[in-house]
Amino acid sequence: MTQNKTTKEGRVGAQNKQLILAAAEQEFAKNGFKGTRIQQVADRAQLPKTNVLYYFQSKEGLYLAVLEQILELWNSAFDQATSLDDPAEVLANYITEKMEFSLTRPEASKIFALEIINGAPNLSGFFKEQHIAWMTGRVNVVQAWIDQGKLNTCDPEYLLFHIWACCQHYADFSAQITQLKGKKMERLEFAKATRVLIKLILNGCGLTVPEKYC
Amino acid sequence: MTQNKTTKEGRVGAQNKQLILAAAEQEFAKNGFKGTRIQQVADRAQLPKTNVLYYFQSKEGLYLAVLEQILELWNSAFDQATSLDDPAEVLANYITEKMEFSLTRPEASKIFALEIINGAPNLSGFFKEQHIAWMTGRVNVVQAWIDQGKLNTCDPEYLLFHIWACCQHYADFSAQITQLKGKKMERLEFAKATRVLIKLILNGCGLTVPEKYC
DNA sequence: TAAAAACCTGACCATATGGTCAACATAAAA
DNA sequence: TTTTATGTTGACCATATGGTCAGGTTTTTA
Repeated sequence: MTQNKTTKEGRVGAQNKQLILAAAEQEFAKNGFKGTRIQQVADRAQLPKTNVLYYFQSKEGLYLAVLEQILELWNSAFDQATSLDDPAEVLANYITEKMEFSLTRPEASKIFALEIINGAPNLSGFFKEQHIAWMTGRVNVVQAWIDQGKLNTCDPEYLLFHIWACCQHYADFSAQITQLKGKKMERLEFAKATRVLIKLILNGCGLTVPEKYC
Repeated sequence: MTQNKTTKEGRVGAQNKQLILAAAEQEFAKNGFKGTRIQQVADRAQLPKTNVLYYFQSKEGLYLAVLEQILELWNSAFDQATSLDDPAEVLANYITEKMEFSLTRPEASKIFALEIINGAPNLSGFFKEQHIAWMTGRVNVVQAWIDQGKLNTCDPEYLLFHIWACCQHYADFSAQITQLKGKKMERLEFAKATRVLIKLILNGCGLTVPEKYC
C-alpha cells in the first residue's frame, strides 16, 4: 500500500524490513550502537547478514531507521492540551501514557536513553527544533494553569523533566528494579507504580488526583 | 623471586593509575564500554596505549576498576537515618546530595546508567546483595515514618525510585536538557532544580519543606 | 652499589567485523 | 513468454582494535 520514497519495495521487502527493524531494536537496546553486531541482528531476524545490508545500506543506516521509527511514538494527548483543560486530568493522563510506553516498549525507551547519554549525535536538527517547540508550547500551558491558580507555583520546565525522568526510569532501569524487587515488574505492578507516581506528582503540585486515577 | 598477582605499585604507578581512571571515566561515559577505544583513553591521559595496558590488564579490567571506583561514591547520610529522624529533613538532604552528585560527577552517573541499561552484567553479586540490603533498610525506615503518621501513605520503594530517577536525570540526560534550555545547566540552575524537586517530592508526600531547603 | 622490582614503550599480531561483489532466484510488469 | 525489478546469499576483503612481547629505563630496596 504505502510505497517507500527511496527504494521501491515489494511485499517481501516491506515484511523483511519490519522484521529486521524489530530485531535491531532489541539488539541496539541491549548493546548500544557500537556494541551491536549486524550478525546478531541478522541471527535474531533469522536472515543472512548480507540480507540485512541489502535493506539497510549500513549499520548506521539501520540504526537511524530504528531511531526514526521510535521517535514517531513520542506523540501524546498532552500535545493538544490547552490552558482550558483540567491540569490534573491532563497530567495524570500524560503520566499514564508514558508509563504504558515504558511497559510496552522498554527497548525503544532504552535506545532513546542511550542516544541522549551519548550526546544525541544522531538526532536530527529537525527533531531537536520540533522538540524545543513542543516544550515551549507545553511550558506555556502549564504556566497558564499556574497563572490561573489551578496549580501551585512550580517551574513548568522542571516539572516536565521530573515526569519524564520517573516514567522512563521504569523502562531504562528495569534491570535494577527487577534486582531490587526480586522479580520483573508485570502489568499489575506498573499500574500501581503509575498510581503512586500520579499521586506524588499531582499532590506535589497541589492538585487532587481525579477519581479514575486512584 | 616471583611476586604474586597483586602488583605492588610505587608513587608513579598510583598517580598514573588515577590519571588513567579519570580519562577512562570520561571515555566510557561518552562512548560506553564497546564504543571506547583504549587508544582514546591513552590519548586523553597523554600516555601510550601500552602503558594503559600495563596498569590494567585489559579493557575489561580497566572498566571494572572505573566501575568499582564509582560505586564507592554511592554513600549518603541517608544510609544512617532512622525512623527517629525527621523525614522532611532526611529526604531533602538526600535529594540535595544526589543532585550535587549529578552536578559534580555526571560521568559517573552515566556509566552507572549505561551499565544498568545493558542489564548490569558487570555489577558484582556482592554489590547487588548489598544494594538490596540497603534498599530493605531504607524502605523500613520510610514505612516506619508512614506508620508514625509523619508521612502520607505512599509506597516507599517507588518513592525511592522516583527520587533516583529525577536526580539521575540531570546527569544522564544533560544533553537533552541543554538542548531544551538552550544552555548548559550551571550550579545556579542546579540549585533551583534541587529546590523545585524537593518541593515536589516532599509536598507529594504530605511533608512541609524545611526552611533551609526553600 | 648492586640487585630487584616497578615502570615504559615501539613493533607486532590475531581476530572480529563492517561492508563489497558477483552470481543466482524469484516476483512483477510488459 | 520475455524482460525487468527486486530479493538472496556465499565468498571475500580491508581495516580497526585488543592485546602480546621483548628489551629497555627508572626507582626502590637491601
